[in-house]
Amino acid sequence: MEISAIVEERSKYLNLLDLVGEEIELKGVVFKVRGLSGFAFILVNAYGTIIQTVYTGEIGETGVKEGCSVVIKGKVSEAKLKDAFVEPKSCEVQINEINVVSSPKELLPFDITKKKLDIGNDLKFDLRYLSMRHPKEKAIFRIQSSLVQGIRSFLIENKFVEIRSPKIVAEGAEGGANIFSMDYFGQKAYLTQSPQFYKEFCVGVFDRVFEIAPVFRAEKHNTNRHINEYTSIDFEFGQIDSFYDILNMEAAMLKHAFEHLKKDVPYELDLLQVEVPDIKTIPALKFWEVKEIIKKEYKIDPKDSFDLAPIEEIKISDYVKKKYDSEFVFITHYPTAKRPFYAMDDAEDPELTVSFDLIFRGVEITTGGQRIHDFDQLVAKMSGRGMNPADFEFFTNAHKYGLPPHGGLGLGLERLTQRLLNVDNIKSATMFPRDMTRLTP
RNA sequence: GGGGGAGUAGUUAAGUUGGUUAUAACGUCGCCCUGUCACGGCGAAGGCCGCGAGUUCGAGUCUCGUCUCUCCCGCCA
Repeated sequence: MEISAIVEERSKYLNLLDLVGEEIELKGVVFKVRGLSGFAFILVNAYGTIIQTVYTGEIGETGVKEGCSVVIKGKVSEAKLKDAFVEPKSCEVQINEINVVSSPKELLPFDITKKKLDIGNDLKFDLRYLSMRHPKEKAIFRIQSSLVQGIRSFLIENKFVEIRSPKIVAEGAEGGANIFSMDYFGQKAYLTQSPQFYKEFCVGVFDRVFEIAPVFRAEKHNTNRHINEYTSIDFEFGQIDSFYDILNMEAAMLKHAFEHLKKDVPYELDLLQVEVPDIKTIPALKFWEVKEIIKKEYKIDPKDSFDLAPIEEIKISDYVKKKYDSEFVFITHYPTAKRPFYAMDDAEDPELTVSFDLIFRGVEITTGGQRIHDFDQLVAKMSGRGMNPADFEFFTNAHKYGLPPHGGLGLGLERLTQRLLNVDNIKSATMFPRDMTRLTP
């Protein structure tokens, strides 16, 4: 066979619906065997879905059991199936021949064929590569993949260039104690907290850039919305007229991604009963306005006057849902005290920055804003904070030699997935989560 | 960094004021069932009750220590 022919052969993806009445060969893994008298239903994981096949004869004699890889020859026939995990439901395969090509030494320690995967988180993550075989677990990551694809295609269509910045760095973008340090051939190095500096460098090159990559936070947190390594969806673009350009870009990106999801993974969305938000406009409220609303409407006295507590994020989400019928809300003009040095101050009030968070269903999923592009302004702000600009020369040089007015954001992929799918813990929206105690698998 | 909850068959859980043989469901194994779809029916196997010490005639149960998990708060995406 010619190489090109092999490539074509391997890339063929079977669509059963088009093959009713035809003889086919099916390669897959046995998901579930339901034996009856004289015949059996064998559900087979193949072509990214679970297909029902019917074996006539004594199934015990074939050696077929759950977890076996099998090659089936049979005829596609019409059927009316009700199994939630089986797709398509309108046809099945009548087996003429079944051969076992690989068979597991032991059965799984838990049942992945039940409607609910009924195991604790510890076991779920210890044997993540097995627990993910459950159709509902699998659906989470099928959807996440599609979500990333939707976001990436939007950005590419809008002329953003995908970049790859280093994850081993000499300085953190955000400073503080929440950075992992490591020895780098005798030098002190860190795992990146954010690709911020690199995005800004590249704005000076490509004007519009994005990156979808891991970032690391050494915070010793133990909550349902924190992990120590997560995927940051970052974009940054230049020639902005105002920081509202950034909000609009994100809203358009999410709208595009959600529409992509609905087309791409309807079965998975249905299986997990996901309500995909219909984004029209996302309301934007100023930070101090939000504080006022929460105080007035919900009688909660703010503890921290420069940031929103999680309870306040939940309450403002609730307010916006009722008043504007939106599951998202932008909160803008955060106090300068709570934002990093590269954040642009508000021209009308230097106590505030032209920055924002995006809250989705009660959880902060994005932080972004306009950045300082002027060298003198940047150096002055750094000095004002007791930082030594000389330590950040590798960064400030980009500004010295000129950058356009620009801004961007970082979006937590796992948090977006968690809120979209209404999953209780962020770890459940992470394939191989890293928390304070987990380093494997 | 602070606070709560929990560790009992392969898995998920129940287990009363300490008391004789530690329950159930699912899974597994055996037998039965020709259209299941969370298939069904009958039967069986399966336990150092997280680990270590203590109190007691007697501990899954009470006490202390220890390890692990889980949730909440702070911080953040």
